[in-house]
Amino acid sequence: MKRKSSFENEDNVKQGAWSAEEDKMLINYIQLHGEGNWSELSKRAGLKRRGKSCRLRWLNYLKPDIKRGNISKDEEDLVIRLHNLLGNRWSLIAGRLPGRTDNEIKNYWNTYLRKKVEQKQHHNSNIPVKLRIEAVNDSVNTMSLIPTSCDSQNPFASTPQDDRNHPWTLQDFDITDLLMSHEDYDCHFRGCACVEIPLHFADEACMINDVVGETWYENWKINEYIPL
DNA sequence: AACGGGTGCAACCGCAAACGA
DNA sequence: TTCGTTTGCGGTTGCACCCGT
Repeated sequence: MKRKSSFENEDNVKQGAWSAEEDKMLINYIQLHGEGNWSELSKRAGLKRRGKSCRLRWLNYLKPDIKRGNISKDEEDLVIRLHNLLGNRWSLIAGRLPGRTDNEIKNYWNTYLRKKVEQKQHHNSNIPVKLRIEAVNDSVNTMSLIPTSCDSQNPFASTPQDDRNHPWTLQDFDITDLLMSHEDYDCHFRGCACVEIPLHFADEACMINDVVGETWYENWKINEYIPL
Protein backbone atom coordinates (compact mmCIF):
# COMPACT_ATOMS: atom_id res chain seq x y z
CA MET A 1 0.00 0.00 0.00
CA LYS A 2 1.50 3.28 -0.98
CA ARG A 3 1.49 6.23 1.38
CA LYS A 4 2.45 9.82 0.97
CA SER A 5 4.71 11.17 3.66
CA SER A 6 2.89 13.23 6.24
CA PHE A 7 3.87 16.62 7.63
CA GLU A 8 2.69 19.13 10.21
CA ASN A 9 1.50 22.50 8.97
CA GLU A 10 1.93 25.87 10.74
CA ASP A 11 -1.09 25.14 12.97
CA ASN A 12 0.46 21.90 14.24
CA VAL A 13 -2.11 19.98 12.22
CA LYS A 14 -0.96 16.84 10.48
CA GLN A 15 -1.57 16.50 6.78
CA GLY A 16 -0.72 13.92 4.16
CA ALA A 17 -0.59 10.16 4.48
CA TRP A 18 -1.97 8.48 7.54
CA SER A 19 0.39 6.25 9.50
CA ALA A 20 -0.59 2.79 10.71
CA GLU A 21 -0.46 4.17 14.25
CA GLU A 22 -2.93 6.94 13.44
CA ASP A 23 -5.26 4.46 11.76
CA LYS A 24 -5.15 2.31 14.89
CA MET A 25 -5.93 5.29 17.13
CA LEU A 26 -8.90 6.29 14.99
CA ILE A 27 -10.29 2.75 14.78
CA ASN A 28 -9.92 2.20 18.51
CA TYR A 29 -11.65 5.45 19.36
CA ILE A 30 -14.59 4.86 17.02
CA GLN A 31 -15.02 1.28 18.23
CA LEU A 32 -15.32 2.61 21.77
CA HIS A 33 -17.27 5.84 21.24
CA GLY A 34 -18.79 5.70 17.77
CA GLU A 35 -18.57 8.17 14.90
CA GLY A 36 -19.77 11.76 14.65
CA ASN A 37 -18.64 15.19 15.85
CA TRP A 38 -15.41 14.69 13.99
CA SER A 39 -13.45 17.70 15.17
CA GLU A 40 -14.09 16.75 18.79
CA LEU A 41 -13.40 13.11 17.97
CA SER A 42 -10.02 14.04 16.53
CA LYS A 43 -8.97 15.81 19.71
CA ARG A 44 -10.28 13.11 22.04
CA ALA A 45 -8.63 10.37 20.03
CA GLY A 46 -5.33 12.22 20.33
CA LEU A 47 -4.97 12.74 16.61
CA LYS A 48 -3.35 15.89 15.29
CA ARG A 49 -5.74 15.86 12.37
CA ARG A 50 -8.63 17.98 11.19
CA GLY A 51 -12.02 16.43 11.90
CA LYS A 52 -12.69 16.42 8.22
CA SER A 53 -9.57 14.40 7.56
CA CYS A 54 -10.58 11.84 10.21
CA ARG A 55 -14.03 11.50 8.72
CA LEU A 56 -12.64 10.99 5.24
CA ARG A 57 -10.09 8.44 6.41
CA TRP A 58 -12.75 6.48 8.26
CA LEU A 59 -15.41 6.57 5.54
CA ASN A 60 -13.11 5.91 2.62
CA TYR A 61 -10.60 3.52 4.08
CA LEU A 62 -11.01 2.25 7.62
CA LYS A 63 -14.71 1.47 7.97
CA PRO A 64 -15.05 -2.31 8.42
CA ASP A 65 -17.68 -2.90 5.72
CA ILE A 66 -15.61 -1.33 2.95
CA LYS A 67 -14.99 -3.77 0.14
CA ARG A 68 -11.43 -3.60 -1.07
CA GLY A 69 -10.01 -5.01 -4.26
CA ASN A 70 -10.89 -4.97 -7.92
CA ILE A 71 -14.25 -3.77 -9.13
CA SER A 72 -16.09 -6.66 -10.76
CA LYS A 73 -17.59 -6.62 -14.25
CA ASP A 74 -21.09 -6.47 -12.76
CA GLU A 75 -20.15 -3.51 -10.59
CA GLU A 76 -18.53 -1.82 -13.56
CA ASP A 77 -21.66 -2.24 -15.68
CA LEU A 78 -23.76 -0.86 -12.87
CA VAL A 79 -21.52 2.18 -12.49
CA ILE A 80 -21.77 2.90 -16.21
CA ARG A 81 -25.54 2.62 -16.19
CA LEU A 82 -25.93 4.68 -13.04
CA HIS A 83 -23.57 7.34 -14.33
CA ASN A 84 -25.63 7.47 -17.50
CA LEU A 85 -28.69 8.15 -15.38
CA LEU A 86 -27.27 10.27 -12.55
CA GLY A 87 -24.15 11.95 -13.90
CA ASN A 88 -21.33 12.71 -11.45
CA ARG A 89 -23.40 12.08 -8.35
CA TRP A 90 -20.84 9.76 -6.87
CA SER A 91 -22.39 9.31 -3.47
CA LEU A 92 -25.68 8.19 -5.04
CA ILE A 93 -23.86 5.83 -7.36
CA ALA A 94 -21.73 4.43 -4.54
CA GLY A 95 -24.89 3.97 -2.48
CA ARG A 96 -25.99 1.34 -4.98
CA LEU A 97 -22.71 -0.56 -4.69
CA PRO A 98 -22.41 -2.08 -1.22
CA GLY A 99 -18.96 -1.65 0.27
CA ARG A 100 -17.79 0.84 -2.33
CA THR A 101 -17.11 4.48 -1.51
CA ASP A 102 -17.93 7.54 -3.55
CA ASN A 103 -14.24 8.40 -3.72
CA GLU A 104 -13.38 4.97 -5.06
CA ILE A 105 -16.11 5.10 -7.70
CA LYS A 106 -15.08 8.62 -8.69
CA ASN A 107 -11.43 7.62 -9.03
CA TYR A 108 -12.35 4.50 -10.97
CA TRP A 109 -14.49 6.53 -13.33
CA ASN A 110 -11.93 9.28 -13.86
CA THR A 111 -8.96 7.01 -14.38
CA TYR A 112 -10.49 4.12 -16.28
CA LEU A 113 -14.19 3.96 -17.02
CA ARG A 114 -14.60 7.38 -18.62
CA LYS A 115 -12.02 6.53 -21.28
CA LYS A 116 -13.60 3.14 -21.84
CA VAL A 117 -17.09 4.60 -22.24
CA GLU A 118 -15.84 7.39 -24.53
CA GLN A 119 -14.08 4.85 -26.74
CA LYS A 120 -17.20 2.73 -26.92
CA GLN A 121 -19.37 5.73 -27.78
CA HIS A 122 -16.94 6.77 -30.48
CA HIS A 123 -17.04 3.28 -31.92
CA ASN A 124 -20.83 3.11 -31.76
CA SER A 125 -21.24 6.57 -33.29
CA ASN A 126 -19.77 5.17 -36.48
CA ILE A 127 -22.41 2.49 -36.78
CA PRO A 128 -25.02 3.40 -39.39
CA VAL A 129 -28.33 2.50 -37.81
CA LYS A 130 -31.86 2.57 -39.10
CA LEU A 131 -34.75 3.12 -36.77
CA ARG A 132 -38.16 1.71 -37.51
CA ILE A 133 -40.80 3.59 -35.59
CA GLU A 134 -44.26 2.27 -34.92
CA ALA A 135 -46.87 4.60 -33.53
CA VAL A 136 -50.23 3.86 -32.03
CA ASN A 137 -52.97 6.13 -33.35
CA ASP A 138 -53.26 8.44 -30.36
CA SER A 139 -49.57 9.21 -30.13
CA VAL A 140 -48.90 12.89 -29.84
CA ASN A 141 -45.84 14.80 -30.83
CA THR A 142 -44.46 11.94 -32.88
CA MET A 143 -42.58 14.41 -34.99
CA SER A 144 -40.32 15.18 -32.09
CA LEU A 145 -38.66 11.87 -32.71
CA ILE A 146 -37.62 12.86 -36.18
CA PRO A 147 -34.39 14.81 -36.20
CA THR A 148 -34.36 18.04 -38.12
CA SER A 149 -31.82 16.68 -40.54
CA CYS A 150 -34.37 14.14 -41.80
CA ASP A 151 -37.38 14.54 -43.99
CA SER A 152 -39.70 16.79 -42.07
CA GLN A 153 -42.85 15.28 -43.58
CA ASN A 154 -44.99 13.36 -41.18
CA PRO A 155 -43.59 9.86 -41.54
CA PHE A 156 -46.90 8.32 -40.59
CA ALA A 157 -49.07 10.19 -43.11
CA SER A 158 -48.79 7.67 -45.94
CA THR A 159 -46.72 4.82 -44.68
CA PRO A 160 -47.37 1.11 -44.76
CA GLN A 161 -48.84 -0.66 -41.79
CA ASP A 162 -47.50 -3.68 -40.01
CA ASP A 163 -49.40 -6.83 -39.08
CA ARG A 164 -50.80 -5.07 -36.03
CA ASN A 165 -52.11 -2.21 -38.17
CA HIS A 166 -49.49 0.13 -36.79
CA PRO A 167 -48.08 2.58 -39.28
CA TRP A 168 -44.32 2.48 -39.47
CA THR A 169 -41.51 4.25 -41.14
CA LEU A 170 -37.90 3.46 -41.78
CA GLN A 171 -35.33 6.19 -41.81
CA ASP A 172 -31.60 6.59 -41.61
CA PHE A 173 -30.55 8.29 -38.45
CA ASP A 174 -27.34 9.77 -37.36
CA ILE A 175 -26.91 8.29 -33.94
CA THR A 176 -26.12 11.71 -32.45
CA ASP A 177 -29.40 13.11 -33.77
CA LEU A 178 -31.16 10.14 -32.33
CA LEU A 179 -29.80 10.81 -28.88
CA MET A 180 -30.40 14.52 -29.15
CA SER A 181 -34.06 14.00 -29.93
CA HIS A 182 -34.66 12.98 -26.37
CA GLU A 183 -32.82 15.89 -24.84
CA ASP A 184 -34.26 18.60 -27.03
CA TYR A 185 -37.94 17.75 -27.06
CA ASP A 186 -40.66 16.91 -24.68
CA CYS A 187 -41.40 13.57 -26.22
CA HIS A 188 -44.84 12.03 -25.78
CA PHE A 189 -44.54 9.31 -28.36
CA ARG A 190 -46.25 6.07 -27.53
CA GLY A 191 -45.26 3.06 -29.54
CA CYS A 192 -42.23 1.02 -30.32
CA ALA A 193 -39.06 1.39 -32.27
CA CYS A 194 -36.74 -1.14 -33.76
CA VAL A 195 -33.10 -0.51 -34.44
CA GLU A 196 -31.53 -2.05 -37.49
CA ILE A 197 -27.81 -2.47 -37.37
CA PRO A 198 -25.76 -3.83 -40.27
CA LEU A 199 -24.86 -7.44 -39.74
CA HIS A 200 -21.13 -6.94 -39.75
CA PHE A 201 -21.52 -4.61 -36.78
CA ALA A 202 -23.81 -7.05 -35.07
CA ASP A 203 -20.95 -9.51 -35.06
CA GLU A 204 -19.29 -7.32 -32.50
CA ALA A 205 -21.58 -8.22 -29.65
CA CYS A 206 -23.22 -4.85 -29.77
CA MET A 207 -26.44 -4.39 -27.81
CA ILE A 208 -29.20 -1.94 -28.69
CA ASN A 209 -28.59 0.00 -25.54
CA ASP A 210 -24.90 0.24 -26.36
CA VAL A 211 -25.84 2.03 -29.54
CA VAL A 212 -28.68 4.29 -28.53
CA GLY A 213 -28.25 4.53 -24.80
CA GLU A 214 -30.89 4.01 -22.16
CA THR A 215 -31.81 7.54 -21.30
CA TRP A 216 -34.81 8.24 -23.51
CA TYR A 217 -37.35 5.72 -22.48
CA GLU A 218 -39.99 7.82 -20.80
CA ASN A 219 -42.93 7.18 -23.08
CA TRP A 220 -41.52 4.93 -25.70
CA LYS A 221 -39.06 2.17 -26.00
CA ILE A 222 -36.83 0.27 -28.28
CA ASN A 223 -37.95 -3.30 -28.31
CA GLU A 224 -36.21 -5.02 -31.12
CA TYR A 225 -32.85 -5.35 -32.70
CA ILE A 226 -32.80 -6.40 -36.33
CA PRO A 227 -29.49 -7.25 -37.98
CA LEU A 228 -29.62 -6.09 -41.58
C1' DA B 1 21.05 2.10 -13.86
C1' DA B 2 19.06 6.51 -14.57
C1' DC B 3 15.71 9.33 -16.23
C1' DG B 4 11.22 11.18 -17.50
C1' DG B 5 6.46 10.96 -18.69
C1' DG B 6 2.10 8.71 -17.62
C1' DT B 7 -1.09 6.78 -14.31
C1' DG B 8 -3.59 5.55 -9.99
C1' DC B 9 -5.53 6.92 -6.00
C1' DA B 10 -5.45 8.81 -1.16
C1' DA B 11 -6.04 13.06 0.65
C1' DC B 12 -7.15 17.83 0.48
C1' DC B 13 -9.99 21.95 -0.79
C1' DG B 14 -13.94 24.75 -1.42
C1' DC B 15 -18.60 25.10 -1.35
C1' DA B 16 -23.33 24.29 0.03
C1' DA B 17 -26.68 22.14 2.91
C1' DA B 18 -28.03 20.83 7.42
C1' DC B 19 -28.13 21.64 12.09
C1' DG B 20 -28.37 23.84 16.55
C1' DA B 21 -28.07 27.70 19.72
C1' DT C 1 -34.25 35.04 11.67
C1' DT C 2 -29.39 35.01 12.09
C1' DC C 3 -25.03 33.15 12.74
C1' DG C 4 -21.51 29.80 13.72
C1' DT C 5 -20.41 24.97 13.33
C1' DT C 6 -20.62 20.45 11.36
C1' DT C 7 -21.36 17.37 7.69
C1' DG C 8 -21.43 15.81 2.97
C1' DC C 9 -20.20 16.19 -1.68
C1' DG C 10 -17.65 16.75 -6.06
C1' DG C 11 -13.48 18.59 -8.05
C1' DT C 12 -8.62 18.82 -7.80
C1' DT C 13 -3.95 17.95 -6.31
C1' DG C 14 0.28 15.76 -5.87
C1' DC C 15 3.02 11.73 -4.34
C1' DA C 16 4.36 7.06 -5.32
C1' DC C 17 4.61 3.74 -8.58
C1' DC C 18 5.03 1.87 -13.33
C1' DC C 19 7.01 1.46 -17.65
C1' DG C 20 9.41 2.63 -21.77
C1' DT C 21 13.69 4.54 -23.45
